[in-house]
Amino acid sequence: MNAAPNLQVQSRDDDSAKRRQILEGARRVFMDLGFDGASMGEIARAAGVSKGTLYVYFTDKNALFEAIVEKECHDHGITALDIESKDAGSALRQLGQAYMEVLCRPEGGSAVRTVMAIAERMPDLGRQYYGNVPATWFGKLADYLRTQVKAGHLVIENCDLAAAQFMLACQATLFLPFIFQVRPPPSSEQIATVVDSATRMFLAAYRPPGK
Amino acid sequence: MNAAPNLQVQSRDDDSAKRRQILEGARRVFMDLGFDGASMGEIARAAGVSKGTLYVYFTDKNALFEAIVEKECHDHGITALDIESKDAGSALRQLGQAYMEVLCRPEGGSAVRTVMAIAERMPDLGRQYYGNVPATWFGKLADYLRTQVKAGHLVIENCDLAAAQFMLACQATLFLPFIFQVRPPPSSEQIATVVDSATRMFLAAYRPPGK
Amino acid sequence: MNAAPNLQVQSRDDDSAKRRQILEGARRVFMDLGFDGASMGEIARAAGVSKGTLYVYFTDKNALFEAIVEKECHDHGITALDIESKDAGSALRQLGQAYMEVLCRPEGGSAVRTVMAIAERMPDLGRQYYGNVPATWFGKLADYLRTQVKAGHLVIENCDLAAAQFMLACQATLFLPFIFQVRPPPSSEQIATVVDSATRMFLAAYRPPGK
Amino acid sequence: MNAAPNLQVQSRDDDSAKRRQILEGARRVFMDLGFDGASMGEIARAAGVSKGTLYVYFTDKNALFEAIVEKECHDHGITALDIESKDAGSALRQLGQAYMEVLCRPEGGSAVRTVMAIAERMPDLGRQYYGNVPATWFGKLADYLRTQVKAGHLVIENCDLAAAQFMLACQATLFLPFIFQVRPPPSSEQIATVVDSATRMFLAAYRPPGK
DNA sequence: CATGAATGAGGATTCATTCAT
DNA sequence: CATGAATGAATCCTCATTCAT
Repeated sequence: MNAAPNLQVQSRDDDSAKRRQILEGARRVFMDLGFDGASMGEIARAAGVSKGTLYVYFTDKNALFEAIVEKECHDHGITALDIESKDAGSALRQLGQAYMEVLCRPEGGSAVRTVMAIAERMPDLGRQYYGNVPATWFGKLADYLRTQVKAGHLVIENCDLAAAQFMLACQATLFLPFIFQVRPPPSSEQIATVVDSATRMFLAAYRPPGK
Repeated sequence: MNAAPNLQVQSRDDDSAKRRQILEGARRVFMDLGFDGASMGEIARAAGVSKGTLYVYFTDKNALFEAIVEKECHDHGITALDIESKDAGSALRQLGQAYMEVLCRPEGGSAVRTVMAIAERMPDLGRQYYGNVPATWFGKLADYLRTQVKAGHLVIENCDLAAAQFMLACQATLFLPFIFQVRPPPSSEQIATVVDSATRMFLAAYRPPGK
Repeated sequence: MNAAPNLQVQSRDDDSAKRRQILEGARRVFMDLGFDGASMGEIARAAGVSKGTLYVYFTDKNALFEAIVEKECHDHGITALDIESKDAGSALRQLGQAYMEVLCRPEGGSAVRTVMAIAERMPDLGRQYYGNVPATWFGKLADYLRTQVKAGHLVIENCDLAAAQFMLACQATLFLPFIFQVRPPPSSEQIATVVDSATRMFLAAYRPPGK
Repeated sequence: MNAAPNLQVQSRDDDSAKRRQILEGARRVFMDLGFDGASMGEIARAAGVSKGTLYVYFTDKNALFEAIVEKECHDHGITALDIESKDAGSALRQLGQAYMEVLCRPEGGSAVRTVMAIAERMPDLGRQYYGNVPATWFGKLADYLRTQVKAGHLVIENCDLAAAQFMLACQATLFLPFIFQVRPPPSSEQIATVVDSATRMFLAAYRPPGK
């Protein structure tokens, strides 16, 4: 996807190998331990660089954390999904599955948890994450629902509300046990089952009587 | 539980008073700042006792935190709600409203956030909270749904799943903006609106055809 | 002199034994090594306390340094000297001697040097020291000179200027070699000789012709 | 001076150019911030070279600082002043003025302050500066005074002492307020006034009675 | 039991110095 | 020769914990 030519030099500003290496190491540590629990020493070790090097690329712990969150925002934002042309059942299933896969991504630590945890002390980060992750998914679905309503395939008063209802219903029995460490991250199959149930409930509720 | 006579004078009541005082102060600080962000000094100040006294009642910071979480588990666990005899609409509305009021309780800090944040490092606490708070609410609803299904008022395959769907649908547009500091805690009226919508969706989906 | 009753408790605010102990140790280190050269660890060792204890009594390194300078200001400010009733020769000799003894006090490090060194970065401290130490000595002499002029014993246009001229002439060959580590602190006898010469020069210049 | 063509081969001249460039940048930083306060990074930036280059020309921070002080010693040493043939009044005024201009040179930072500050930890530097700066000025005046005494124009017992008295009297109300950041560097006019007063005092004291 | 002074290990950050390019 | 990325020791400061009173 990234078709950037990337000729020229690779300045340290944005894209050096070392910078990525640090971000990768830091992500793991921050997501596992939280902002306060993560120490710069641990991060340096995880990234395979010296403590001093961290400060060559990021002015301080906050800046490094912000960079991580920004990256997560980008990575977890809505992916290019072509649902517009699909029927409601397929569209809902596809969106729900994709969203849940992102939320429960098992690759070490959870961004939702980490950002949620710090949101009281760093409200800007909380807002940024919310705006870039849940809001984009919910918004995409709301838009889709509006076209379906216009086309007469669904009957919904408040599409934003309905979109949120569906997305949250997709979490059902999976997300909380995962986030509270009661169960390991759900498999794609488990997600599929729960998403399917949410889809059926949603359509049963919002499909026009005759259909 | 602890029926030990606790010789000497210093009856348990005296202990308990101070203990409660500490717990109260510590709760605020922990919920506002998180486990790592809270310092024992701050807690002592908030509780109005000396730092040393903290260690008379709790062996260390972890133990104090655990006691707080335990208390929150108890306080936020399901309250005595008599829904068994009610019709589905009333029961769902009442449960949904009560659950959301607990989740979004504005009185300083959020327990969900705080426990979720630490769950990776203290899985036992995460499990305990999950088991005592969401699981009891979801379970209560699941039980109710089962009776309704038996009575023929509802048609549901998996009542545990359906219960979770409903409870999460009640969060819809309210919980995430609150927890990510995008919006202040929702009012009871806002909650009522969203819960009402979830209730109607749920019943539309799970009520038997003829009804 | 300090007639304060000092009953009551000795709060940590101003006068505890530990605070004095820290100030004493810190004075040596700061005066020997300068503000930047002195480390809190070294200070703690010199004071015989732990690093943490330093921060119980002083909020940070700056505050500790300021306290030291303040103390030096007080200790080096003009001492109670009764010169008003004396003839010019005695008065000048006594003041000059006392001032030089303060400036060249050999007890480890020099406050003048240390404060002068930091004055560019902490102008307030520089001003405070100047106002409390040299300015008070110079001012005391200027006042005395004015009474002598009024009494007709001296003829001076600008007494502030003349006072400074005398005080600095007293340094002559002693202060710079001392401060630049060319020679050890001068003895009282050496000071007396140089002060005597300054006195004779001063009087030869400012005594009215006939006398 | 440097008329070398500066082609290719990197002759010493090229080195010297860069070396001078470094010294110039380092001087400003050292004099503004002091030895400890100055960082090699800041110096590199001020000199417009890379940090690594610093170490090509100077083995370490100490060596660079020593080179700076040496240069200051040279620059602030007595300038070629032809006072031998002049009358005492002119000679004193000219010397006093020139010395004070050097001491209070406002072009960023003060060498006296910086060297004085470090003299306890680097006594050699202190001695070097003292020997090259104040001592040369004082010495030059002492020599001059001796010729005047021989010629019968002045009556002075100890010419070294008298020279120091005069030079310090020239500082009077100007130097300390400047060095302690109480007042900005004095203007040439202010210096002239104070030097004039010192000259008159000095001559009034040391001119033979009849004259 | 209650206190708060004292501790020292640990964390974030800076900076002189090195070295591969 | 010139560079600047990388290092790790050292610094300031915080905080959980202990202990004498």
